[in-house]
Amino acid sequence: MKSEGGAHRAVTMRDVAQAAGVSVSTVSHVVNDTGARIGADARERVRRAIDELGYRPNAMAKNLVKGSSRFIGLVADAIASTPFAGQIIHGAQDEAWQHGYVLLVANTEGNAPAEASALSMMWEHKVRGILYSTWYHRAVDLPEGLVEPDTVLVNCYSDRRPLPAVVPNERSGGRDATRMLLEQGHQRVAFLNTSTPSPARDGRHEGYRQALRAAKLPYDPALVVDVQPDQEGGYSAVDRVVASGASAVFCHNDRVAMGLYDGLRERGLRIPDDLSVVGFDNQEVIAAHLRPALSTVALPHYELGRRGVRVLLGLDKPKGSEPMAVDCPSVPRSSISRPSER
Amino acid sequence: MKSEGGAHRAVTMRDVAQAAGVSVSTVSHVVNDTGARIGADARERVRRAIDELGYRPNAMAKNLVKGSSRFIGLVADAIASTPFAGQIIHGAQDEAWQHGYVLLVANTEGNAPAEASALSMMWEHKVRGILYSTWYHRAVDLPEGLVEPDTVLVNCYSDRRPLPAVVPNERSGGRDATRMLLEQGHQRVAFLNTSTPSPARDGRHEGYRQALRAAKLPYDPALVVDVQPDQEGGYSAVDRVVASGASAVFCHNDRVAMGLYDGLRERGLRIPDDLSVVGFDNQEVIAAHLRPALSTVALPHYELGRRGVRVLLGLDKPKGSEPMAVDCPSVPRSSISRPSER
DNA sequence: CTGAAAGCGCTAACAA
DNA sequence: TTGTTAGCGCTTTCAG
Repeated sequence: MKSEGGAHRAVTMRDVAQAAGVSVSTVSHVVNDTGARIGADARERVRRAIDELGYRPNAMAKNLVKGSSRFIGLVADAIASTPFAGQIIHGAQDEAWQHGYVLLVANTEGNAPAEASALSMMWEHKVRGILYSTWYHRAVDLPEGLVEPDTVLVNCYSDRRPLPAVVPNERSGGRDATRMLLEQGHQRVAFLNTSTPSPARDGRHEGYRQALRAAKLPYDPALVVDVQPDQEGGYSAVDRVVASGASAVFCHNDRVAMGLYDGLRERGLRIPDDLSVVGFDNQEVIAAHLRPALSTVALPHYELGRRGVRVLLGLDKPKGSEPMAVDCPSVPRSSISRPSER
Repeated sequence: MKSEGGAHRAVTMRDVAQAAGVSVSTVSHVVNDTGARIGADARERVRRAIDELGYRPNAMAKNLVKGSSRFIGLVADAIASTPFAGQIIHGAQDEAWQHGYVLLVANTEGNAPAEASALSMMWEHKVRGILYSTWYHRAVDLPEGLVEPDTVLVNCYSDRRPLPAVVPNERSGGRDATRMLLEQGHQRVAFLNTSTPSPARDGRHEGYRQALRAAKLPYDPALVVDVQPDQEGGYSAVDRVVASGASAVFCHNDRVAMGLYDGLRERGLRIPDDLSVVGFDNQEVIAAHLRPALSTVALPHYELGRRGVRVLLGLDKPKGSEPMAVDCPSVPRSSISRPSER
């Protein structure tokens, strides 16, 4: 008995109430399993009517009356530009879901008007709050007037506005990457840093120095060289690396490492026997499948998304006004060995 | 004059009406720019009141009364598991946005209960329709009873239910990949197909044969070998490829090609001089940055997402009951040359 | 041109 | 234990 003619009017609570011979409030109570004591018989009739009619609650009506929705907005400057940006969504989605929230996603491709309209449309939907995220760690400036209290920055931060933020801990990442090398006994560790100014550049560099200091090793500027942060950059730095006399290299990212692999191979140098290498980012497609598999340090995108909703929901609090820094886990694989005797 | 005490009650249309000295319906008219002729003065007063008070329409109330929302649901089995899955979201998002819709995203990680609850929660939010997408092209079976009319499958299809679907055209992709090789004059083209049964396996294989046939070349079973669809698979197939006497290889995907690169290099064989190679997928991180850069055929994820919402919105129609097949564009790079004289 | 009023589907007192 | 009722914020006839 599910026909009823063509008009596709949705089944409402009233219909259910009618069919079950009770009032809407009774239906509401059994649907929401509120404390109210409803007679077993009535409850049963309602249940039956519900799936007889295929009733489905109207979330919008519910939200309207409760004054709040179960939405969390996620606006990103580039969902797709980078393979792992998706992990931010993923992490945010999982955590949100766990607390009964759904993610409303908007991709603005860095376009200001699109961004403004995305933000405002999210607020119009009475989202619980907004996660504003970027695909690489950087400073951002949000459009004035579109920032309500519940905004948290993910993978970015604002110098001008005291917005809660969660970012990767570049420093400890750089430190751990370097440490992986040092622990194997390397004394001269080169650092192929990016030439592009960024929190990643500074943080990883600082981490590198920290690790050296902790190991009581001198910081030799000749060992750190700036390159374009991609395969090309790594490839073109081979000569300098070899010339530096380093026995190990910390690359600003996995792509640089990939380029370095190619260059080294062309010179007949073997990894890790002749040179140990560690990357950064843990870009799966690259790191896990290079030969030998690349040891690296992972950018915690999933965790970034997760923590983002946690601070949004007030479950976690960044201490002070500093961004919350999420650790970058080391991912040891096969590109590191003890320095060769010489 | 924006204070008003701590109580954070949102500004409603009534507040605006009051402040402007008009009725709510008047406000509604100016806000929505409906046809109604409203006096310039009144209109002006309303405008002013609106930004004086910082009024923002409540989308939920609006949707409630209109009976429909501007949401499109996207439920995916794995937003993140693969680097390019994100492109589906991206394409869907762009197209949806263009038509005034927002994307509601849920990731189910293939978990059935999660999936069911995602679907039902989307319908509860009165989404305009749902895009159900998978990260790799395959057949799916949706939970009974959770499929309303407006569901379209993206990157997957159902054998049991006649749901509109949009999938990549594996066949034409395989054909084009092979053709890139044939056009350079290769006569013996090996095919490293995946050993895993899938539409990709069958479709690309068929495309390979079609291309051969079109070029009046014989199909030699000795030239097609099944491998594990990743680096390992490509690496381990080198001997067989070399033994087959092929001058070119079509790899089931870019990762296989990447493994092949490694193996070939170890044997001192050069690409493309000794062997031309073409991949499939156009996985940026790999294809564009291998040395030499890998010629391949792109999986049209972005387009898949885009078309998905287009058919959902009735802008495009799959013809017949077959899934709509989206072409895979060729991406020529540097891994192909004419066969060496011999 | 503008306003009054009737809901949209649901929740939450408050009665009964 | 169950029903009545008053809205949530907005749109939309229909009168004035």
